[in-house]
Amino acid sequence: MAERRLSTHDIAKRAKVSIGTVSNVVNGSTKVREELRVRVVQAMDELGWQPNALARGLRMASSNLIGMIIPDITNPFFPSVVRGAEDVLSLHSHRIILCNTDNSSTKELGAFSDLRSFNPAGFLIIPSVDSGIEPMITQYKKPVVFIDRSPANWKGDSVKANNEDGSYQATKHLIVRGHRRLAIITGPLRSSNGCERLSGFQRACKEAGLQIKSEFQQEAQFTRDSGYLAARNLISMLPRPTGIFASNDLIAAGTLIALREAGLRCPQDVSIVGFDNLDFAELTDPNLTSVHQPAYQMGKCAAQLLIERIKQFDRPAEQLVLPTELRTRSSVCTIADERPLPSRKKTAAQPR
Amino acid sequence: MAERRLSTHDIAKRAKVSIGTVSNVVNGSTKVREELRVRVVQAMDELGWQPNALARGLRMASSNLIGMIIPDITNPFFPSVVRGAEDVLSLHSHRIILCNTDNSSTKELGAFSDLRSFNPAGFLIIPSVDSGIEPMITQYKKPVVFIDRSPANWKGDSVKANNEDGSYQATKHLIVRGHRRLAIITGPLRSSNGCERLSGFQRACKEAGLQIKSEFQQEAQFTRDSGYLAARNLISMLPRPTGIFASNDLIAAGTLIALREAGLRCPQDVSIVGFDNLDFAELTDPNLTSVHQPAYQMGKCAAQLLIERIKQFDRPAEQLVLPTELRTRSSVCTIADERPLPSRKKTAAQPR
DNA sequence: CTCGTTATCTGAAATGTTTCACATTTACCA
DNA sequence: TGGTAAATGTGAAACATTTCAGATAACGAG
Repeated sequence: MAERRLSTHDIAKRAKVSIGTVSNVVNGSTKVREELRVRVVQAMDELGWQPNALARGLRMASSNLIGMIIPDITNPFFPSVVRGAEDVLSLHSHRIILCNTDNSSTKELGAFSDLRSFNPAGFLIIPSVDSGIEPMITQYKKPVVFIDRSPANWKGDSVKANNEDGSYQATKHLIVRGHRRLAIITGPLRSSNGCERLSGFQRACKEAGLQIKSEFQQEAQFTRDSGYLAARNLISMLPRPTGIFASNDLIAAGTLIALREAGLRCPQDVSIVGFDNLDFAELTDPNLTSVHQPAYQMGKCAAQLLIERIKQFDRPAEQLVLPTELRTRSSVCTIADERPLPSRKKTAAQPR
Repeated sequence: MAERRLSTHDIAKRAKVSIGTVSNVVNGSTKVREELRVRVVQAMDELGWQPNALARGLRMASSNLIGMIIPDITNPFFPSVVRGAEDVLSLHSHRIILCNTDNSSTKELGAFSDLRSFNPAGFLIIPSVDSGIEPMITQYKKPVVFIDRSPANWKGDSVKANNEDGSYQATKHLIVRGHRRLAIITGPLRSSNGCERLSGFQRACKEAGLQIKSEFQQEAQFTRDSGYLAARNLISMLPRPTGIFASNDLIAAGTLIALREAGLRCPQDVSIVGFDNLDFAELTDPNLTSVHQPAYQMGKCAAQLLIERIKQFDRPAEQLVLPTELRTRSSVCTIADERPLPSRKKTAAQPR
């Protein structure tokens, strides 16, 4: 079973050159005479040789592997991000080792430490909800790019969507359509994107002079089940909210199901806006109005940033914020304005 | 930046033992006196050492990486499979390198050849639709498990769902609900699961004595867009089919959209059954009746098989077929039986 | 023909492991 | 106390690369 792998030596022997020359041909680092180059290439073809990535990675103290740590590939937002990253990385012949953390800080740390033993060229990380990974990272002297969320005081590269603005647009949409009793199901408020989405919601409410009852702000995980539970709470309150901003589409999906179970109609009884604009948004009953987030693009940008930093470690950090955009569909209806907006100059800043 | 990594040597020096002993402590292979063991472990802790996976993989001619090659992580069926695999593999401290092929046979071959250079412990492959990878594999003397589909004459390990039976159930369901003008949107017929699903459909039709017009069998890719186009063809024919079996849920989703655009109602005008039972099936409008396929379980089983074969290469091959199960929802309605089934004994085998 | 310069090649050393033949220690018994 | 078997410890070699200091070849110029 263990028929010895071919090595540079074998090629060198067959091409009657030194191993150093073979290496030079492979890496194109130093000039080699055309005649020799041809001999070497020929030998490689004849023997069907390919370099051993492990030996190379060992010697160079850096492999062409990229550690990618994400919460859960099963959450439909993440596959596009991963795919975007891979599409860019593979152009530079990097490969991805994928690890799921289930938002467990422990698993995250474990994965990071594990992957380090492969001398990866860098890391792409979508941190868990309350990740404690930042200290490890700053001490680690290799490229790391955060995606979607980032640790509190992260100074390095990151790629995010404009969560605040997206939520603001979403909320504004509800308000414009006449909704006044608004509720929000937030994501975990210890995660940066959970907070940002809440804050966009709050800004829109404040701007419209709406006071949001504290019971109308429910915290949930970014999952369908968790969204379902939060929605059940929300719709059992009377008077019910007429519009709910769900901090992601899974939460929105859970909300849809909760409504259906309660015999309430969407959008007539309760309107919903989601966040992410997952593929299923245009299939749901009713079609889900949602804030589009450029997931694939986020993966691509992050990978690009990583590549740049691998090439040049001491370049200035970039913190990209990609635009989000509301996609209106039929989960929001216009309602008779039961209580007009308190009159005030439209965009006046709120005095404290 | 390149502060030399710690090596076994450093531990050995600090613990005042030989490197061989350090290795023995790490791998627990040979007995080591408790006293020394403690000293070594302590040194490891103090220095914060962890073994270098590349060096180990190089020396052992086998790393603890697993190459996983799939068509596209963005297709919602695959993430669960990957996740199932990872959950099992990580118990055995194996890590996954993930590659997408986009169903391109070229990319698939490239990925395989590339990943080989990492001396992976084995491969988990969901082959592309018409994969030419089989010859490479049989020549490759390391564990490979195929998932979901497999090459024509594959004799090694594989894990699949019972496609034939699932489709049979799905079709039967339509027939029992009174549908007679049935159509099928098949997957690519060069892929094993595309064929098997067609064949289950055909068996059910034959058993019911239904003749299917050839135009009512449309071939598509396993994607929403492709399903959409096929569905458009189908519903433009008159008389229209009253029931469509879509060979996967993405195709079904495309069909739903085509119907909506054409102003046709589902299920009243056209009923639909899908395959995969993706998460969104219970969110669509109407909720999609679909054949459940245990994706996560498939990933788990495949990984388990792989682990077994890594442990013992010359064990008998296993070809697992996991059960599928129809999940009935509201995309199929009962229709007035416009043309009763030709009378015959209900489950009589078809004479040739 | 010799020297200097440039262009090209060479191969030992280094990367961090595991293995294994051999050395050393320990334990036991007469 | 000495001897032997069993238990444990050692470190050079091997794994497949890259690197780099030094060797060699090529080519003019004097």
